Amino acid sequence: MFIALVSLDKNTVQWTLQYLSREHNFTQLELESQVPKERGGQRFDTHTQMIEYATQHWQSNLVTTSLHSCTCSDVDTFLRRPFTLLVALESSIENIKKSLTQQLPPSTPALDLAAFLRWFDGAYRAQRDTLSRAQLNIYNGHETEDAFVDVLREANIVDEQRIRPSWDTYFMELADLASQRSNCMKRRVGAVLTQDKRVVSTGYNGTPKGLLNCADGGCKRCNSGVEMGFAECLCLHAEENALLEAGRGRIGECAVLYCNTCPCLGCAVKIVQTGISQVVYNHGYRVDQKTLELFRNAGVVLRHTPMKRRAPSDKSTTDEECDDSDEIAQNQDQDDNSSQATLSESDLAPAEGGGDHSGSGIKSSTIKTASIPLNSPSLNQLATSLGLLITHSDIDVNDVIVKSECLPNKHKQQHAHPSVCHHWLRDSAAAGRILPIALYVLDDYNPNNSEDGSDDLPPNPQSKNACFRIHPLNSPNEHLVHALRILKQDRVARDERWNALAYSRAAAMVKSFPHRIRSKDDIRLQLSYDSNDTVHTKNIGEKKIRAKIEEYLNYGRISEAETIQNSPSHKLYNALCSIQGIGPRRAYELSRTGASSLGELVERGSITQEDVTLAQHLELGIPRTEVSSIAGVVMENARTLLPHPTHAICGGYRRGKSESNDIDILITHHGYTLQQMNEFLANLARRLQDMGFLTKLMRQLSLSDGHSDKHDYQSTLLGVVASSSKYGTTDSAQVTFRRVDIIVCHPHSFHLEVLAWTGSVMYERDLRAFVKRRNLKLNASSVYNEHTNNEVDLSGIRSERHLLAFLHLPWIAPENRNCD
DNA sequence: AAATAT
DNA sequence: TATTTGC
DNA sequence: GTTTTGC
DNA sequence: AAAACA
Repeated sequence: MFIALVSLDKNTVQWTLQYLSREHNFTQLELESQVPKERGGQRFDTHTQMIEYATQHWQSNLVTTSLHSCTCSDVDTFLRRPFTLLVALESSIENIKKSLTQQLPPSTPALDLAAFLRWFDGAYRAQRDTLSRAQLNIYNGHETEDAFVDVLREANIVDEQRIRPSWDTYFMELADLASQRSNCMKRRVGAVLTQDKRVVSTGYNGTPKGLLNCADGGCKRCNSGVEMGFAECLCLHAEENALLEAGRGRIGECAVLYCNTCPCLGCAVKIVQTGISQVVYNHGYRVDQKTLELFRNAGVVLRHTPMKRRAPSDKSTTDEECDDSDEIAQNQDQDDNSSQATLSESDLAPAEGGGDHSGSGIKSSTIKTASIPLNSPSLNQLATSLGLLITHSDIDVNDVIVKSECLPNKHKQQHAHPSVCHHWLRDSAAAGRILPIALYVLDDYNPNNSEDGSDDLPPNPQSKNACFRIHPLNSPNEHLVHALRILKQDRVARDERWNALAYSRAAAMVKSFPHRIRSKDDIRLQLSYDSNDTVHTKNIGEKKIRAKIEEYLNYGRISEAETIQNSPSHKLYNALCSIQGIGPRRAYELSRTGASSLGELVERGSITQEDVTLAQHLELGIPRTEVSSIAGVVMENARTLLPHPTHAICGGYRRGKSESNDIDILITHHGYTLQQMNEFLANLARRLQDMGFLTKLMRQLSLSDGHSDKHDYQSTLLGVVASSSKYGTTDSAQVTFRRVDIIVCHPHSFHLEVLAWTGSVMYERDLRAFVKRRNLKLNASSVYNEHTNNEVDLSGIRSERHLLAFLHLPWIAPENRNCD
């Protein structure tokens, strides 16, 4: 690339030149007449010669300062070339004056203000034209070179995007341009519909053809100051216009709709219906979450692309909020490349909530995320290679942890709290990359009133760990997930534990995909918003599971899974596994004894009919209403033994399943010891058994015989209850046996227990794997430091959400923890 | 981790 | 000592 | 090529 | 079976 620097401040120019040559290996090209000979670099007699030279060597990094004094046509010649960038270095008046003073020979008398102003006026007038055409403005308000170099790094001058925009940026700018034609009084919105990287149609919002334009009073709703509903609005949305303009016939398989504002729900349903496969937006809108959910269910990919290039008019605003009125959720709108050195919260938080003080959700906490290049070898290595170490005054390093898949093991102990350079974070956040690594900084977290589901952290869709991803109940890739699970079961049966784990992980990864996977590229899309990035999905290896998935994409099935599923021994195996007391090992052996059915095994005496019948009962799903009514019976009895207990129904019920496999009830009580809770559980068990509700205890509850003061009680009760829609009648035909787990715990560990008993397995597993990186061991009832063996005091934890924040984990709503 | 089966 | 069980 | 993969 | 590590 060929950069021309224009500025009134010679010092700033000099610092920039040194920075470019030092950190980006730039060569300086200058006119013979203008620059003192002792400086390095190439010399030319005319601009034309210089540009010719640059054209031949356009792939190297070249810079010149000799454009400031040239004519308009010279600047035009320069800008016409596709590898050039005009950078205006603005500077404080103070700096400019200092530069000028330093240039004057020592003998000259001190520069008075009037003389300086005269000089400034002339110099500014001469450069105004050129300055105004700059594609990038960088402002130097600093006195020292070091401080300004920080600004330069943040500005990321060498960003190729500025010279040649990516497809996303290209179409998004077209959408922005379309929005300029908007005639709606409420908001400018533009959309561009593309197919195979070609524009199919464009649209902007406003009243329909033939009606008075909204801006001329055509729409009462938009023009009146009073709040009126959408129903009275006559304006067509930009997305609708783009779709109408294209017509259904021209919307094919891979159509992508670029919207400068995230579509509203009304548009979203139309987008789904027209078969558009991807929607890319720039600005957030108030219904982002709902739109996302809708698209997720419909298999439409929704991506966010913060604009890397800005329209010239926006360029100079730095720290000002792009206040787009109250309606826009302040999303990642701040992507201004030429801003101050201060790291504002919005810079670090590409998703909603984060650091803004919008009043909803968490007030006193800031959770910041930032990204690191996908291919970064390791955090410290990269930081070191850039010579950037690494703290930022706004961030207390001890509060920063980097959830790094990339940190090698040996670094774990040395750098339990690695910190990162803020330039790097800023650049990545500004580039809107999707993140292999997220950084969360937690100030005082106040979880009060945060149980309302207003999520603060963006999940990380491509994290290796399930506890950072979203796993909704229903995946658009349910068939693929199912096939992978069959393979997993098979590996479990063969006692290939780790292979089974690998399939579980792959299935969870697929399950977390927000869109239907149709091709190999769809798997990549999940990884990176920049389609040039060919990074593969975590947990899906190159060799085996990827091949299986590709087979599925090509033929709609995985032959091995099909074979397994159809084999009679597998069916028997599955049936055996569902019997209480028979696990994978024994089930595998029994299924290979030549028996063809459970009945046959009963006849042989290998299993009892009783067990089989019970298994059949327990296999039936339990509707939510029945789960809560059974929990109601349990709690009703609990209250007679324990005044005002605290309880939670966990398991699949809490994860939102419409039918649960069992009922998990967690009970605690403030001020009670664990021992007291355990005694209570024993009493509760007895009571429930006596009344005939609890018909079978699957784990024996040992009761204290008085003389032993050891822990003779257990905290968990696994049992079977007889449930019927009209409980209490003697009509046994209506009774279905249900599995119920009752767990009691110490009040301090209640939220940890809730977390543990809510699952899913994969979520728990990765949760523990993650906290282990910080030498924390986590189980259902306690957290302790592996090295010091000190238990972490959880008595101050006020909610599950608070606990997750405390563990530096993002809040994933229980409904999105369905990883298995 | 803890109970249960071998 | 091996297996099963829970999330 | 070896080790780790949840408690 | 996959990823991290040696």
